[in-house]
Amino acid sequence: MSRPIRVLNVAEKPSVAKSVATILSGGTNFCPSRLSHSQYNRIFEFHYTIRNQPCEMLVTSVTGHLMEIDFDDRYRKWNSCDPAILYEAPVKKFVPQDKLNVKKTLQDEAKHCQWLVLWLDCDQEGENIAFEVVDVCCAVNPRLDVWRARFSALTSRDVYQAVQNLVRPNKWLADAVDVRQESDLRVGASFTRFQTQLLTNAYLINLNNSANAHQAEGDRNHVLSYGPCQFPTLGFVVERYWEIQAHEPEEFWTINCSHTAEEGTATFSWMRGHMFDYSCAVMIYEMCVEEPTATVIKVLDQQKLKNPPFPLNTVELNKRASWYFRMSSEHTMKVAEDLYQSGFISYPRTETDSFAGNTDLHAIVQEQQEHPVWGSYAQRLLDPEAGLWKNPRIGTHSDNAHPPIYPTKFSAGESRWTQDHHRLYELVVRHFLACVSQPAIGAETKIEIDIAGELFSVSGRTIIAKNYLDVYRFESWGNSTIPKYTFGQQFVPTTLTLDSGVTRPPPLLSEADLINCMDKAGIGTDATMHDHIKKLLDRLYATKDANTRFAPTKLGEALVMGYDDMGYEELWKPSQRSRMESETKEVSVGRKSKSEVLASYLQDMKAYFLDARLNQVKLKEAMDIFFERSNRSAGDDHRAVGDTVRRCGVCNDSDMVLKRRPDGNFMVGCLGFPQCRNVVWLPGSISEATVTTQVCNSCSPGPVYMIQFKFRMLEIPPGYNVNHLGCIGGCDEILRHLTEICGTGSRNPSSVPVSSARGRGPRAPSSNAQQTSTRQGACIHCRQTGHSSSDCPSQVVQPQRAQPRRRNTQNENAGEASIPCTTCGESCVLRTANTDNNRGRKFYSCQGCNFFVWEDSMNDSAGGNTQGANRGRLTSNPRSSSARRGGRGRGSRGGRQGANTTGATFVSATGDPLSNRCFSCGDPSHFANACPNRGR
DNA sequence: GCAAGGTC
Repeated sequence: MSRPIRVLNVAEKPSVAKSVATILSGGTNFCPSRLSHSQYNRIFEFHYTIRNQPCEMLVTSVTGHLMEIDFDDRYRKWNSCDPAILYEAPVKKFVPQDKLNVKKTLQDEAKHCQWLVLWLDCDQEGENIAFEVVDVCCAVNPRLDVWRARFSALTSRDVYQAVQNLVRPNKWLADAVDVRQESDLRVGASFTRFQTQLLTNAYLINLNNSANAHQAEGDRNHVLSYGPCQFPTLGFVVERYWEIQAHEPEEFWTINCSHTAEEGTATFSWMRGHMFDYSCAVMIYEMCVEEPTATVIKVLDQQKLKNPPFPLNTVELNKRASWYFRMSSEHTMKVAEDLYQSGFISYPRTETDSFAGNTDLHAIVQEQQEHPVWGSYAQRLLDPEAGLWKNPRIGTHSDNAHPPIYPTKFSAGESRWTQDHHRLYELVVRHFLACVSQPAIGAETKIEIDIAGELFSVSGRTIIAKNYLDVYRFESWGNSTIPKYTFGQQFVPTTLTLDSGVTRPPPLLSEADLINCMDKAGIGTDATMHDHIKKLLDRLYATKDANTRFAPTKLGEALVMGYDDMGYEELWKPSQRSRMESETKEVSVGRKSKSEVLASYLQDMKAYFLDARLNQVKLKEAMDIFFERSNRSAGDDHRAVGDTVRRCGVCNDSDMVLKRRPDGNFMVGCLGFPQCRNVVWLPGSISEATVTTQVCNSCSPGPVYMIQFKFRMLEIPPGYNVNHLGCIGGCDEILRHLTEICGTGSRNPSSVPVSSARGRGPRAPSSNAQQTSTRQGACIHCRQTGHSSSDCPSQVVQPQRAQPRRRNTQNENAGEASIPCTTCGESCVLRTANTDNNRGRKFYSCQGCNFFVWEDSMNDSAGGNTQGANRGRLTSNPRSSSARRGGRGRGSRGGRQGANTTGATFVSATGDPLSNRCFSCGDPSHFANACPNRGR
């Protein structure tokens, strides 16, 4: 036996370190440990043998990522550079301040170890963290032998197997995360700075109408963030909202039939579903009414099972907490984290929805036997004679690191728990108990009948055994009894009605819907989805109503609309995120290198960025629809970003950039304005100026990029060239002379290039423009002489505030009147339908919810619900007295022979009896089924 | 003042 070696084991989180140490130290619940430099990460110590090598094991942990990525300091201030530069600016990975104690622990221990074993979670992120740990540890001990333990669950078997089969860490997996991190940072920071600087001060972003009442205008903390996850999430919300806006209600017709017998009532549905053609529906209906005898043509009895849910993972936990308790995902995760920290439930951030084969499921159930409410169910589960037990279903998701969420400790409720703690613990327990239960069993009967050739059906269900539904009170499976029918049986329906309804738009996305969309599109992870949703609310991009349904704010809609109008769905739909997913997958399996994927992705994203900036007018146009312009915008033009000329020598913090001022004159100013007021005023005779890539050889500190100038010939003395490649660093005599001769665009005529410009007092206010133009005798708008700026024919007119754009342009032709919505209180706007069936018909459509009502039905009923709007409901009661006596209600048949076999009464919902005439052509001499126009 | 991903 060789000498023991010291092994430093590092897990991703304290709980895993504890589990690994507990298992490897002998499986008892006690493993000696000591404190480290960081509060949460203890160090466990014990002896163990790895492949015949005696080891002194030290097991400790990090807390997630040890390092962060950010730009070099030079680029971190928002005004330090053109955001486009962020696609190439150097980035660095470093241990942030709040993790330095973890780093110190690792380094202190690593110095005295021979091996480093990495117990990070077995996914891409875990592998990336592993390399962060390696970097930190090898910096103080380069001789460390580095190993990776791979486990798929924290069970004894997996841990033993992992420690005896150590492998080397996989750089490809870690590289995949590097790609994601770097691209997210560059794209997020560049777009965020761009749209924030472009829009926040330019508009009065007043969102007082939103749930998050907030006056964003002038609020420097109001960042208009952009992120590769938050924008697609916002996109889902906006897209659904637009779908609702664009929905055009369409009236449809359906025939319903009911039959009441001694055992109850069966309500049959028309197997055609519904028809949009009124005439056709009436024709069929009339045929049914005339020969209403129903014949049973199918009786289908079958047993149906309703399966219990899959084991619970994070996405399901969030969806179900939202459905059952209307808890936000953010709050759900907070409460779940608290329950986890206090040991009541397992790790709540998991993708896994199946239990490892060796999980002791019975032991988990046993713990719950004492519970006053569901304890008896747990006892039944454990009783073999009850036959209630069934092994859980096997889901298709796994994060290879954590089990599904299950109760880890019994509790009948703790005194410090809030109502939501109780609810969530109950959900986790009941869900687990349901998972190990038999499915519910029901007997279903499906009946089909034939009336005059038309088919109708009804289903009834009797629950034979509730099984898991006994404990899983959140789900139901209704009993619906129907009378008994036999094949060939005939009966006359109790009612036979032709009912109308209108199509409804889909509802706004609920939180559960949104999580579903994100899950399907791969936006975010189980641990971050709730953060992205919360970010939409925090950034005032969306609001959430009491029913947990999300609507975009004006700001959220405008931003998405702006990018959409540019033709860039890629910037607000999930496609680019999906691309990133597949590209990082390629990196993780070694098919592509980190650098090639990053280069290609960032090249494309930079192209989007530059184009978006070029088309920024689209963003502004979208904002114009919803917001007033701020008069601060003009004064804010000094922030307009130009091309970098040199680093500012005064503040040493930001770039000096070439800019054209509103008066047409050029200057080179520091982006650190107003903190730094360094500026170089350029001659007023310049008509064009462009920064080149050529660097001045004489001026320092460099680089100082040279500028290609073009002067107005009539404004410079003879002998000077109109084209001049100049330098503002101080070496350019021509530029100095022209500045002295022609003056500058500044109020201070003494300002000349170079150091004399430094450290001047406050920069000229906006009245500069007027003064400059006065001096030159030209209008500040068009720079022509002969009129003053106030008389300028080309003066820019502030755009009028437009009405929010609605996508349902087909129905846009009304909107002149409105009534308050009885559902949500918003206003309902009067519109005119353009559909074939209802062209010209007016309806009120709510701007805030789905409420809809036909104007002409408003006096008929107090309703106006979107469902089954109450127009023209035709009823027929074949068993009515008039039916029995062969009459057709009021009035005579007008000579119609032989057709009136049923004598049904047709009454509209408005109470007007319909005349005895053809529904198709109006002729009283026949019914529609005998109409000569039939079939045309 | 910016992203998204870990985790406490």
